[in-house]
Amino acid sequence: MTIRVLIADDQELVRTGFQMILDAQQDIDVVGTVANGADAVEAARRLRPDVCLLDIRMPKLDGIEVTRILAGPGVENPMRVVIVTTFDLDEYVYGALRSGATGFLLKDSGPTLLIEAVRAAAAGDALVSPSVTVRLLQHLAQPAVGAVRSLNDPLTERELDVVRLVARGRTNQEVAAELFVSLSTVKTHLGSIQVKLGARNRVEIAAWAWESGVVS
Amino acid sequence: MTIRVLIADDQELVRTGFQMILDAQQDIDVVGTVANGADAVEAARRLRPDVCLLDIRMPKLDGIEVTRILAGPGVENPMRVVIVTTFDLDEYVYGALRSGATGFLLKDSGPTLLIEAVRAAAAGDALVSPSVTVRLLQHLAQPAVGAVRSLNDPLTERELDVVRLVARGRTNQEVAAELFVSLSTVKTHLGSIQVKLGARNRVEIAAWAWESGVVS
DNA sequence: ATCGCCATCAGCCGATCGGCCGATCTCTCG
DNA sequence: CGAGAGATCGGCCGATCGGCTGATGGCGAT
Repeated sequence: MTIRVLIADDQELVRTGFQMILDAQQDIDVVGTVANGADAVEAARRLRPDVCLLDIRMPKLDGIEVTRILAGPGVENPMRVVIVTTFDLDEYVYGALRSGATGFLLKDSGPTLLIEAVRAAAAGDALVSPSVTVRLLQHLAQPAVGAVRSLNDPLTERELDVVRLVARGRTNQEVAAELFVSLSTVKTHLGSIQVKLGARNRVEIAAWAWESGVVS
Repeated sequence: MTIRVLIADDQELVRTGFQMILDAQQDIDVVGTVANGADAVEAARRLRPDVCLLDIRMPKLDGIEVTRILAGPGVENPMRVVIVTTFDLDEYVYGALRSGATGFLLKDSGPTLLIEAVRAAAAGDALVSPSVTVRLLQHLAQPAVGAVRSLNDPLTERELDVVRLVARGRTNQEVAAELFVSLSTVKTHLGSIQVKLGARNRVEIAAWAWESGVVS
């Protein structure tokens, strides 16, 4: 049972390179190559490959749009999509994975990982480039405790109480009421928090709280 | 520059198997093998390998404990740790990654991924078994697209631009500047956003954005 | 071509926030 | 005991935000 693969990339060199790498595997068969997003959608629907390799940067439709169309939420018979890109910007990663991609590869990953990513996708699994994974894990892995301690001037327990409420959208009045203190106290705490975090306003405090996992 | 690896596993067959696979690579050198967690800690400190391959199930100290000791938060000179296990239970994964592991492999992953995981770890990256990754991504993937559409009155593209900037702590002035519109326009958008989301202030907008994955 | 949606802009005003000064009380640590 | 840190409170004031009302132009659908 060979894995049928569609390659979509606007650079000819990349297309042929990938094709040579993949066709050299006995269990993988490249059934089509296209150079833009619109063709990718059409070819994917016609050829029904097991795995689609999509570049992010493509004319007409970018890889993320194509992913949404072929594998996004609400699509019946979603296809397996592996995103391949030169850029590892975070928004690409999240956008791709949220759109339904089951793989995310940087072009500098080497042929081995390309092959493994295709096999994983065909099996319904997902392989993500190690250099990207390490950042994904940081978001997921070491919440709260680490973030609070990593400040050169850590927040006190009471300040954390304030942070958590602010991050959920409470006004100073509401925070005061919920913590049974006066408005002044809340403002004092907020002042210290801003200094410690280097935040310019309460929304930056909230953003820090969400990013660091202090709230979730 | 060869990658120096320490293998810790209580099963002799696994140890020798891994050793054969890794030693066959020119760039990888197995510098030690141990059969329990306590020895792993000792050997890691003495040999200072570039990468430690740790089984989860080991006598004395399990792999996660060892990871915490060698690479956990607050450890200076943390080591690179790849967890290897037969079981892919979620608690193991989260426990391992939270403890500082930079890789998570199932024993059925095949030699290729083992080698790539070691190389990735040595480079400071992280490789996670595809079958595990796919579940990690499901935690990450769902929201966003869904969240925006699940509103009975969805946000427009422009409103999303505003949301994203607000969620990162920008003031209205700054949002206006970054989007090349006037302050009035930003305020108008914010008004509509608040109505649509049922938010009472900008921090609740930000909280929604973080929760739903519109920003991350 | 008229209607509705979207994006754009303006001004006004009260509420909230952010920055600044100050203060008292408690607790811990040396 | 004295020093320092943390939590508590008050007042003042300018900046920002939130709510309102209203207006213009583009663009697609009926």
